[in-house]
Amino acid sequence: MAEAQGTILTDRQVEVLELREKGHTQREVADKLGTTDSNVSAIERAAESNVEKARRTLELVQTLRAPVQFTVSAGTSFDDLVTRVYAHGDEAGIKIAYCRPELYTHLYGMLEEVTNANRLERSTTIGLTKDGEVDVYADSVTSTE
Amino acid sequence: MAEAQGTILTDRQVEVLELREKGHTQREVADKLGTTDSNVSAIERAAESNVEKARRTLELVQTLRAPVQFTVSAGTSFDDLVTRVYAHGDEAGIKIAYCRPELYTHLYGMLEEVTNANRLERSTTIGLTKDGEVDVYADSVTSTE
DNA sequence: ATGAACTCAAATAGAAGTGTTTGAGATAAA
DNA sequence: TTTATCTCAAACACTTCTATTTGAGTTCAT
Repeated sequence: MAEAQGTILTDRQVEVLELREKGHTQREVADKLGTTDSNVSAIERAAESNVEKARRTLELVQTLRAPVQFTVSAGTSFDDLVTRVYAHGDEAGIKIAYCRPELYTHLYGMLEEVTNANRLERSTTIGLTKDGEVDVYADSVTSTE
Repeated sequence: MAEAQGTILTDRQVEVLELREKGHTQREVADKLGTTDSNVSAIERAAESNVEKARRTLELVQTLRAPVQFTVSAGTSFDDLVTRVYAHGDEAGIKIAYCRPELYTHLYGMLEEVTNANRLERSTTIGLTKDGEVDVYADSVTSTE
């Protein structure tokens, strides 16, 4: 079995996820583990909740570690976006960890879905960390919540 | 304050991380929160431990969800199947946990029912985990005529 | 050597999470 | 209809985690 130690999942939860991942039904897993399908359902739900919590935790920490945040409005071109990243970095004494073409690629990778003809279709929030990392915040990309 | 809800960090932990990120010493944070520096140290340690756990949790889940999957069509010979497992493993930087004859046996054990004259009677989906395990996905075996 | 910043371990009360049972219900296919 | 699959909620005993205190260390620059 995969190792649950060092994670927020319990052994039981990993056991269930593994078997479910292989395509077994909850009932089959329940039989294998000597319990009921509704119990397996509950364990699976707890596991998924834990995974979601882990995701949000890393998201939050990244935000906390981004001392500089700014938002660019819809319609901004990628060139302008890249320029503004450097400008905000300079202003805060942060050396951006990417040279210009790298940054262009990095941002495009994260913003592809909201980009059209080299312009942003949505206003977008950018975060800079002390060590020069550049993040796009999820709610800018996802919205719809 | 940033929102700790939905994460595995407590409000207290986020409070401490935020103030520390702004550059305050543990003593300063302690004064602000009305407690001791050693308590702040402990809270900070707990928070870091939680972040690490979150990181490992997502890592584990990614492993569970088999990072490499591919499908071979009906009529493929076992020899070709085995070759492709190694090829996909190489491509993804995964060292398959079986030497060739072992893998042959392993796959045959799982695919015996859909095999005839050393050829697959059905198209079959294979999953590779990071640690080199080779899985056959249930829906390939069970369903889809 | 003094002080500042930080770490570490043991102990404790209270809070939060765990797997489980039980029983009910939703949904869709046979 | 029945059956299979899965979900949901309340309750439970049990375990783990949390913040906190106390007291003792470490490291390091002055």
